Amino acid sequence: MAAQDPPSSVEPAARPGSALTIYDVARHAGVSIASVSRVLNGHASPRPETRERVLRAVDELGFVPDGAARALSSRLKEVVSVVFRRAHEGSGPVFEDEAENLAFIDVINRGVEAAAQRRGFDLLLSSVAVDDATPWRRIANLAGKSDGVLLHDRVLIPDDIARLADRVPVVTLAGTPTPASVNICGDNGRGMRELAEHLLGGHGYPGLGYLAGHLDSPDSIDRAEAARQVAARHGAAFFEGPQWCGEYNAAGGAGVIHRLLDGGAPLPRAIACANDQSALGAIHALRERGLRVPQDVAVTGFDDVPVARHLTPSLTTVRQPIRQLGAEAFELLHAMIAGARPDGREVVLPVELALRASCGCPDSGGAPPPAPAAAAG
Amino acid sequence: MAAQDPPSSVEPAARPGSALTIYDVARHAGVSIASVSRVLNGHASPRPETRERVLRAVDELGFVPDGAARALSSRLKEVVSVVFRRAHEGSGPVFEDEAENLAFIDVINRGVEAAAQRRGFDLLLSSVAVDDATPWRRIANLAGKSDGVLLHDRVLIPDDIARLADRVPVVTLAGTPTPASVNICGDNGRGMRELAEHLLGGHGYPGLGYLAGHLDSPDSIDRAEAARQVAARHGAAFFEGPQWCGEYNAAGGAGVIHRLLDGGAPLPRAIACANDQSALGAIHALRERGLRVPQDVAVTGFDDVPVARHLTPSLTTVRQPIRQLGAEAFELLHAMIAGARPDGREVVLPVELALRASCGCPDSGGAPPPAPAAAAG
DNA sequence: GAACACAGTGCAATCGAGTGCGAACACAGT
DNA sequence: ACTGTGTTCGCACTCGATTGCACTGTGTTC
Repeated sequence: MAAQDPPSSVEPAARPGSALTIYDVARHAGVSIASVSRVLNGHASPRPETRERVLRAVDELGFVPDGAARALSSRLKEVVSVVFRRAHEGSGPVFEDEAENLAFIDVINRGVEAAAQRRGFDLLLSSVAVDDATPWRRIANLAGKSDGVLLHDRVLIPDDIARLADRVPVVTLAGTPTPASVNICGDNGRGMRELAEHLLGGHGYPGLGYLAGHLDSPDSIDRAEAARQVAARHGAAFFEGPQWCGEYNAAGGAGVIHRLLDGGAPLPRAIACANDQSALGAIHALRERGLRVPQDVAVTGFDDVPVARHLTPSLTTVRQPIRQLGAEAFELLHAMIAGARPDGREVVLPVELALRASCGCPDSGGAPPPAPAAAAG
Repeated sequence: MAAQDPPSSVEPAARPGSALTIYDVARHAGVSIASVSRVLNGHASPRPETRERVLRAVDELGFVPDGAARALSSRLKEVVSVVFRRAHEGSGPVFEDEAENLAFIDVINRGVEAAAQRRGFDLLLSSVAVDDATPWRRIANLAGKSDGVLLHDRVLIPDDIARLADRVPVVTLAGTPTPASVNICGDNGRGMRELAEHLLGGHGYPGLGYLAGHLDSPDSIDRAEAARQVAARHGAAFFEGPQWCGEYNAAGGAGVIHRLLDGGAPLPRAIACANDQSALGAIHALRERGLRVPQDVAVTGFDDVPVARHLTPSLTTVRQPIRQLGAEAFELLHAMIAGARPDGREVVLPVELALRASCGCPDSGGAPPPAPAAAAG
């Protein structure tokens, strides 16, 4: 393990304002620092008049208590960290291709943030580069800055998760449960079973392809397994494999379609994608190659990110309670921070089908799409 | 100003592991805490053998230094906070409609995060509810937990920004420059001028509508102004106003179209939307009402979020260097934290047109879209 | 009027890591 | 053996806020 810390070394900054401490406030209000502290923390004891004086002093001086000192003293930072794995960052200042499973992770994070805020906690956000094999040091550093850690999928190997969980409460999001940490995820098996059932049983398509996410993603593995089973039960052809790996993003989804078509392979009548982003890319690529969705190939997503319903065609997908997933993860972590031992190893949230146009269903809500146009001004 | 802090009150948690301090490491390694500290911070002085012993002790014990103590002592937290305004949160545990300008803010944040990481900093993320008129206390609290603050648009009124900037370095993102803080944004005027020029001059459309974001958003105001000028120069009809407010999200963009059509008003031949999300919603709504894009109405976005190129039709938009915007904002803030006085009040990043299918241009890259379909397997 | 209860307040210790200064030590040169 | 030079290491103080305990002053009771 390298000993050097990140290349940070800034001077404290000769900013006069930030030199303000609770002592200044106390002097300005003519009370002791203890009283200031008690007023600021809403204790009952200071009487109204004292409280008034302190509050006025705080206001006049523009005092902001130092979080570090507070945390050190009260042994609570009111911060949880969230770590996710990001795609390759691009070299230099140009971030050309944003090949990223953006929406899903960010919506989860927003759910976490909202829940945290209700408890007075804040979110310390950090990412790990996709090619960083030893993120341990970074994450340990984060753990030191927070009261607990939320790990997205594929951030740490199970051994390291266990090591981390030994030092600080850990909850994993859509990952693998380990003996030391709790995992929280959507009901992948059920969601994909219902979706595949709809495609093969409902629409009666003869074949199904599974356009995977990362090959080692627990979510993707579970979904593939469910699709495979349903296909087998229906005696339908099932397409999967290494060349079906779309890496959870639009470019990857498009890449799979192009590779398959370039290889001259026949496409299945229906393709279930590992998430909405890759479905979007797949649809785009299919259209580029002159295939219509859903008339020639039906395509579905997974997650139901906010824009899914506004795509053309609107995307059939499995709705995961994404924000809730984040919120529940935080609540779990918060309970652990407060000293609770978690009940089980895994929390599974229910999912539901969102049937829209891309699988061949009529578009919900609006008028039938292919009507001739009205006049435009 | 209310004195009560957020409703947090968890016990320190009787977790044996986290009781580890630098003293334990020192004892275990048979050295003083000073040596441990010096080894951990990569100072030159400890000789190899001592360094070795310390490192082994750290490893065996699984020691993770406490961030709060470190921050207190070194007067540097290595944390910057980022604050953005979120849409209404929905009541209870159901987050039904994710009506949110999600991608833009989150991509900026990722740019900030990547830049911060290179400097050994982390991101403290927090949001402010759209209906929260007095976020001052929350943000002051955040400021206390970090070395500097990055403010997204519409988080704080200018007076409060000034008050905050007096205590801690502040940079605003796509907001308004104030005497006390620096603002960083894309070149809205130029981007929209070029786009409008392309629509009115290039395509020769007779009229242009501007589907706005928030009415008080500086970005949206600048873009509207630019579009208005170009329309005037071309003698083209220009459509805008309160009923054209799409609030930067898909549902809002769709709402505008439905409202206009329901009101029986004629639509302009081209609609420039304040951002990609609202363009997406507008396109969806137009199709629902039987209008084709771009044949009946041309629609454009702004930002060029990652999925814009994969939409159907692919979205003509103005490419902002979104991640770079975040990265530059961080670098600016970092310099201020290190004590630098900023040069100017505003940093403007260049933008460029991304011409795709939704404005009537041929789709770049792929085959011409309306080719008849090939066979499917 | 003395004894007591109790709320309000302040003193000083504490949290965990960083660091200036001087002690201790090693080694070379005389 | 003694001094001079250079390096390594540790004591003790520091950062800013919280909080247990002791103290003061006021109100109550017999």
